[in-house]
Amino acid sequence: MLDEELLAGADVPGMRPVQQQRSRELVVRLMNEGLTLLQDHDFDSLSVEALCARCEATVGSFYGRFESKEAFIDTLQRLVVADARRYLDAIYASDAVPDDSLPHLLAWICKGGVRWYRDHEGLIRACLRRATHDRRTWTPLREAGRLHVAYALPHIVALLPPEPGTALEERITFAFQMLFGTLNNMVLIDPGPVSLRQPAAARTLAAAMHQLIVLRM
Amino acid sequence: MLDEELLAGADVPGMRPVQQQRSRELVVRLMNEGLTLLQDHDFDSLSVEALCARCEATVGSFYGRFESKEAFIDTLQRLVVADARRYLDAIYASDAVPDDSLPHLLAWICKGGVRWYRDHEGLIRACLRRATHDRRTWTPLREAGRLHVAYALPHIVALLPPEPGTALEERITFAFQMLFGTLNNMVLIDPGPVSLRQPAAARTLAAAMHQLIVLRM
DNA sequence: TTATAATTAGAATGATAATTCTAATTATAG
DNA sequence: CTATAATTAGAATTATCATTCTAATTATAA
Repeated sequence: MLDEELLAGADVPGMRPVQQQRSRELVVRLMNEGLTLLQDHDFDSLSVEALCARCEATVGSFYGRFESKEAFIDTLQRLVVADARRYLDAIYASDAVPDDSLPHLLAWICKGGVRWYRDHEGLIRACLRRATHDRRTWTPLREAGRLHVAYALPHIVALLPPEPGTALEERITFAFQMLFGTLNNMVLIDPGPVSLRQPAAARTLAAAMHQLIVLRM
Repeated sequence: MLDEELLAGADVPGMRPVQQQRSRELVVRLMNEGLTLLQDHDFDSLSVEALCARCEATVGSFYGRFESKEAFIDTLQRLVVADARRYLDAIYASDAVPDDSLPHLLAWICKGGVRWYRDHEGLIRACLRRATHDRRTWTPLREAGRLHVAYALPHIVALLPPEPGTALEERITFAFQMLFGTLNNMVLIDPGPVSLRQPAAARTLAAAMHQLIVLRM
């Protein structure tokens, strides 16, 4: 759920800055209703008219705020990433991060990851469908993934015997690439055998991460 | 590259069966030009008019054959899966499958997989964008993945010490889930560190598969 | 309080593309 | 060879939505 606090820090091109309280509320409403609609729609089929109707607003007010539907979507994506960043900042600053064993740490990471994916399934699917393969174009998914790895990696490294060179870091980064790849694929086509909504999902993924990171002797 | 042979075996709802040679040729042309266009477009932005222009055909002839654009896309997807099946049938029936060691076999599997993804990148991206999460809806990606696992699994099992129950099979199937997830994600958002076009891609994936399948003692 | 900027409303416009229609033209079975 | 079914052409039709416009209405700073 996005809130006005996030909006305050946001300066997104394509959105005219809000000045009045009623506008601030409208933007927050548009964002949250947008997220709801994305549970059944992708960005293309998300109609501005339908969105405004749900918010009891009109297309006029929509375009008074956003340069285009495109700009609205960009804003929404950026706010969700800001929300994720706020969450990661808070949780990694707390003492919630397990530091007693690698399996515990990985279980905790995967559990959090799976929960985030479950909570943002609609948006994630829409972003995946819209994403260009081109690495120069920004997408919230790359950014959120990058963030997540940046936070987690030092904690993982700290629980393992040091290795010369960057081999360990490379293995960890690639393990995350496989993790997010698998999660994204669950959201998009859910190929099985493991599904996002299965209780065992996080556990299975954590075990896989462990296999990928710790070298066999 | 799709050909008339594939078309012969196909009976797709939404496509009126071809009777004359010129029609057969047109359908093959539409399919292959469609595949070409998908390198830069997804299914939505693939316009029937543009497609027909490239094939030196007209929209009239297009709709004479296909009930709708939807039906055309379905047909295209089914033909590509038929093509993949034909390829897998042939290669697994030959003596090309390594049976001397698991690393060799996995390297061979991943190399083939990466090549298929490179050759079909446009179509795969388009399918991923279109796919519904709903498992009841058919998508070529689930089907092709399922096929691939069905062919590969017995060969992998044969190279490992037997285990009681289905644990080994489950590990293998899940390793494939991660493999295809990672590949799909490369096609969609290419998050790095490893990319589909890097020479090391297949090797890295094969190493990961090995880690996932063989249990640490 | 009042001038001014911000906001709202919702009908009107425009653009894009899928789809249909009808009259030729062409292939093929008997 | 010829009747009939298949195919082609491309203009015309629809449908869907994003976007714009203009006249109220409302908030806010001085």
